[in-house]
Amino acid sequence: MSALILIAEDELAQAEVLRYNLEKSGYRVVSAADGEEALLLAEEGEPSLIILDWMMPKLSGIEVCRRLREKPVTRDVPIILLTARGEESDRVRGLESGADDYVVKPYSPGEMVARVKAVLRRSGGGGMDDTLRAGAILLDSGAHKVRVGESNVKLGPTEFRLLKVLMEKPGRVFSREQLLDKAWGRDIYVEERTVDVHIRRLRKALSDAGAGNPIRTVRSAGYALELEG
Amino acid sequence: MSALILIAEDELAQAEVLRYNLEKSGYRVVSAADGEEALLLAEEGEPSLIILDWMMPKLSGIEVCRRLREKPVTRDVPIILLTARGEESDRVRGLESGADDYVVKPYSPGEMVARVKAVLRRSGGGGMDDTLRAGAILLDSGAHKVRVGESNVKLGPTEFRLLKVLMEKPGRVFSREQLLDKAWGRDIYVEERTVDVHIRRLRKALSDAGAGNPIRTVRSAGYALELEG
DNA sequence: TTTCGGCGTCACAAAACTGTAACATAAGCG
DNA sequence: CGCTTATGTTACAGTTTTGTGACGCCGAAA
Repeated sequence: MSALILIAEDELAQAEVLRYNLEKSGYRVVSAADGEEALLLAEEGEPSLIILDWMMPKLSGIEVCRRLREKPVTRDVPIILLTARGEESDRVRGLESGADDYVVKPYSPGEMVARVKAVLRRSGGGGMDDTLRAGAILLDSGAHKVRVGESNVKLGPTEFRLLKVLMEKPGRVFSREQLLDKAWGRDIYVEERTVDVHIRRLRKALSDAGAGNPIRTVRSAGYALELEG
Repeated sequence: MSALILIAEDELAQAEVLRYNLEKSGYRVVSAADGEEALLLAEEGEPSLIILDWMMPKLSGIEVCRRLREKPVTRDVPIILLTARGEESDRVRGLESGADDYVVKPYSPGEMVARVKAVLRRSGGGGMDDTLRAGAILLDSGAHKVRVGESNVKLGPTEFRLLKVLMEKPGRVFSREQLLDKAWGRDIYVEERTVDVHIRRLRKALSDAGAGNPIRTVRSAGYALELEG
């Protein structure tokens, strides 16, 4: 969904403030309390960005930074170094050890979020991933593609939107009116029965692709995507 | 050979100090004395990085920054904003206007060189080897060349930018509007259908060169480069 | 100045998609 | 069961969207 950000900061209060502000801006956050944990989480979680405190137990931020740059897996992950010192020699040392940016405490949340955005934008989008899943069905909004297992499903625009609506709340029953509203548009006039026809086309396409019939009819109520598995 | 850096700074003394230090570090430097000249040189010289003073005659640094971000040619060039102000609101404004980094005067030459290095490194090695690949297609931004297997593909400037946009996010569907925005420019007016024609020309060129037809049409949505496997 | 390559627009052709009606089935319900 | 209502299916004709070739314009190069 959104970019994952690793915070490595030993002062819990600081870490929580950061987490709060970043999550408010729509990022996912994991945090580490010392250098070793940071290295571990960086390799396992594959974050889109790492915020590193300079002073940390076990491994200093700058040392973590250096090691992250050594491993191929983490080499390209942007790093923001975070420190209480303001000495220029430190700033230079930080940037030369491979950090992408350098923020001096105290900083405001607004500035940090702006820096995060700027760095992420540079590194290429920050991991947008708008793909929905329900059972064996994968719907990729960005690519406008639907897959069932290995095979692609060929859908018209309306069927695509319809399936997307259903997949956003799997299991929930949508009335024809609701479906028209969400998949066609608010102030457009079409017969309610038209929904039936598109449901039929959608069912056929999914069935042809190997998914069974994941769309349940609820008599006198509407349709729902069966949430299986 | 080495990266070209554009310095936009109206105070000549400052500009010369910068130039001296950057050239000592092996970069090539051109400088502009005001905002308009900066825009001009940025478009013509295609620098690898731009250092922009906030306060400049004719066009402010932040305005130049905004305009640079509008044109496809200069959109991806990293920008370091340079200013005497230290207010946080300014820093945020600078970063959000599309700058990649923000340096407050007075700064030391050492710090500036470190920042330049950091920004260049994350923008992909100073514009040396930013070559995109998708399937059998190779696009070399630096050389403005596209290859398919062994044969070169002959493309007009517009088709080149179009392909580049598509290759930056393979598989993703771009609407005609987005394509116009990214390959033509933000505030330019052309018919949306013009995109179709250029897609056609691009398809023909790629096809002639031996790539099949890697561009997928997504009805009522746009086009996408097929990420083949 | 002429030439030439590239670009944007148009008009028409070709596909793809859509909504609706009509008929066929299936599900409640006394 | 027979009747009523809701849903499944199919065919089709109209619309919308996209493909394509041609044309004129314009600026750069010759």
